[in-house]
Amino acid sequence: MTQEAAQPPRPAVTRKDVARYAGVSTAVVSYVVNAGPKRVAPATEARVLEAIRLLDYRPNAAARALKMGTSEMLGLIVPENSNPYFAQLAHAVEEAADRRGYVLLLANSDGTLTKERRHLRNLAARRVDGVLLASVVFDPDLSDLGSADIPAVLLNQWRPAAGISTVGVDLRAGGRIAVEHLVRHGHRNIGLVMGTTVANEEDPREKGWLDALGAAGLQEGPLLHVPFAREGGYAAGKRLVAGAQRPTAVFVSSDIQAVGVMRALHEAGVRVPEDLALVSFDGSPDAEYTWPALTSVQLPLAAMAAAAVDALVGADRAQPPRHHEFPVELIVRRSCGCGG
Amino acid sequence: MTQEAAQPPRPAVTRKDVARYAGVSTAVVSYVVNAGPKRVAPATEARVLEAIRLLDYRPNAAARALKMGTSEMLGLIVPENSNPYFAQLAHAVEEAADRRGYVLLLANSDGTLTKERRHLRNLAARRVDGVLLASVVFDPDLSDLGSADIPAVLLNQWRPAAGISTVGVDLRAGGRIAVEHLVRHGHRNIGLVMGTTVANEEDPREKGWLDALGAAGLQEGPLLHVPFAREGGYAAGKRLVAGAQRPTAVFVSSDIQAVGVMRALHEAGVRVPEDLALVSFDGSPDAEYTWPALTSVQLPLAAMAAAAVDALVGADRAQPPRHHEFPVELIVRRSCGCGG
DNA sequence: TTGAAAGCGCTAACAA
DNA sequence: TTGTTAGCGCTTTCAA
Repeated sequence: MTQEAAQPPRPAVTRKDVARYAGVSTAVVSYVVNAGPKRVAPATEARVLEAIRLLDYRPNAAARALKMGTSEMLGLIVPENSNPYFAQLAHAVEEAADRRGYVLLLANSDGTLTKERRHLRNLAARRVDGVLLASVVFDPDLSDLGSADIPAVLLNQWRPAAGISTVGVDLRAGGRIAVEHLVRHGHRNIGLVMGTTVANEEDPREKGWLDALGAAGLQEGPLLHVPFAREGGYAAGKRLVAGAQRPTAVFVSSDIQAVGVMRALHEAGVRVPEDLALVSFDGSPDAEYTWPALTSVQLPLAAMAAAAVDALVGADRAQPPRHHEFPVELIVRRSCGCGG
Repeated sequence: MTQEAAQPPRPAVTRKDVARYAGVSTAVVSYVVNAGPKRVAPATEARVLEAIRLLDYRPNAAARALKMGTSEMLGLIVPENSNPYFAQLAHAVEEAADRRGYVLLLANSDGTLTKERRHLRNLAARRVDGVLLASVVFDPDLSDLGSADIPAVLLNQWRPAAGISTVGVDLRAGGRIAVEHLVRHGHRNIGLVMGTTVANEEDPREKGWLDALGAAGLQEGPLLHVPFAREGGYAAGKRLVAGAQRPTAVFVSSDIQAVGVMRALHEAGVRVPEDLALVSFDGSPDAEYTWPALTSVQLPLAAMAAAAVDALVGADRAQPPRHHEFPVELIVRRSCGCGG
């Protein structure tokens, strides 16, 4: 506000300016900036460093990217970063990428295939060095990346996919251990609140639920399909409460949905876990702070993110694509009937 | 798994290939790709388009960035994207950026100044076209951006800052209306659970609390400073419960902390709102799904994000920096004592 | 140990 | 309406 005139946009200082100032060639500046590929005499190096400092020189990443054919950027596409699960995942990925010197381009598909494809194209055009994709479908079209020779890894996958690395957990086993725990609490009527996907593919957690039920010789409890969102869980909870033969326990396919279910239960005066026990899936921090706290199947997100990034730009890069499966762990809290 | 040999990394197709294929010059390809700056005969254009399609040509963004001196990227630095508030903010920013054709580089400072500065440097080197910063301090050092001529806007600011655009709400007014509401419910002993910042700056919400108390002729209730996190709120809640003269109402500086406070209250058997009324701040989706639902001061995040992006790359770009202040709105739910 | 120079893919001024 | 070409800032080969 004090100065009236906009300062003239002085041209950025380039490696050439530094070279001139230090009295060396531009090549030498490169050598010291990149610590190679040639050695530089200590005295010369000192001069260059000093020039860099004085001129406040900053290498132009775009020029480097053009020359090298690599951008030091990774793209991440998630359905919705404000879903706590994906928020946590994004954080883990950002951290893993950062550790390797990569920066993260974040894009939301908002659960639509259209946006997902648009972002895929966009990332391809920007020549990111790899893409991490939590797709809305099981078998996304990656041709845009392929024709640009950009490696990708599918997040949130529960089984191998052809020609591409995948990272995920054994959802079926996860569902099974959740329901087994409920069985062990003595429940005989165990329902399932399951998320829906765009392509309407089957979710292995449903199989896991069936597995545990079958093993215990139990009949199938009510099965509700609702979106992966608080609202979805809330709707499911209301239907559960209103239903004729209400189950005594329910397995919910995500923490966020469980939060919605609980709200409906609270509103209806149904006590958790006394009247209705709950186990959910994700193990997000939120689960610890609901009332009562949610028993949940936890995913090792940090490890998964690190594996995904490594598959793209780590030592594994050269390896043929493979499926990385991670173990899940049941975090026992109050909603299942355990504890005080 | 089926093919043994890695396919030879065929060189990417460039504008030159397209030109050759279409039998035109590279300039013409540019003209059609960018729809200008020169006109191209319809027939020629069709040939070029066809060539682009056939060769699956994708312009190299790095080359364009180098030539144009603009990257079509915006950087966003937040303390922690998995905090629901920042997750939502990030989503809003991504959307606003996307609408203008910009892609978003996301970075977490994890609440530390060190990381914040590192990311600032990094973004500067990458020549992003603008930076949105939710800093951990009031007066961040933006010199790295300045020397690269990169505009920035400060998110989460409650007052103008010198030489830079800021976006935020009137925190003091927000705190005031929250507490006034509690006063209207008849409370005489109203506490405050306030977040802490790195630099230990005063938070206007505290002033707002004082304002409302003063206007009602009330004494200050207990004041607790804890981190902006569930855990912080939880700790505060426990102290509140254990304290000698427990307040009958508390204003909490963020939803996430309020979630922690509620957990402590539930554990202690203190009923909300009967024994202790709560009003918090942020108006995040989480607030609607706590039990009871949180009355909260809501921020218009989408509008704020759009304003921030506009200040960077919209029509406002040329304008001198200014403070963009947005209105807050008290969303009344159950935790304050309202409703059924 | 240092330097000269080619060239990454693109844009746009200038020429035709 | 189309083509030629310089040059954005960088890396690195090759020569000195």
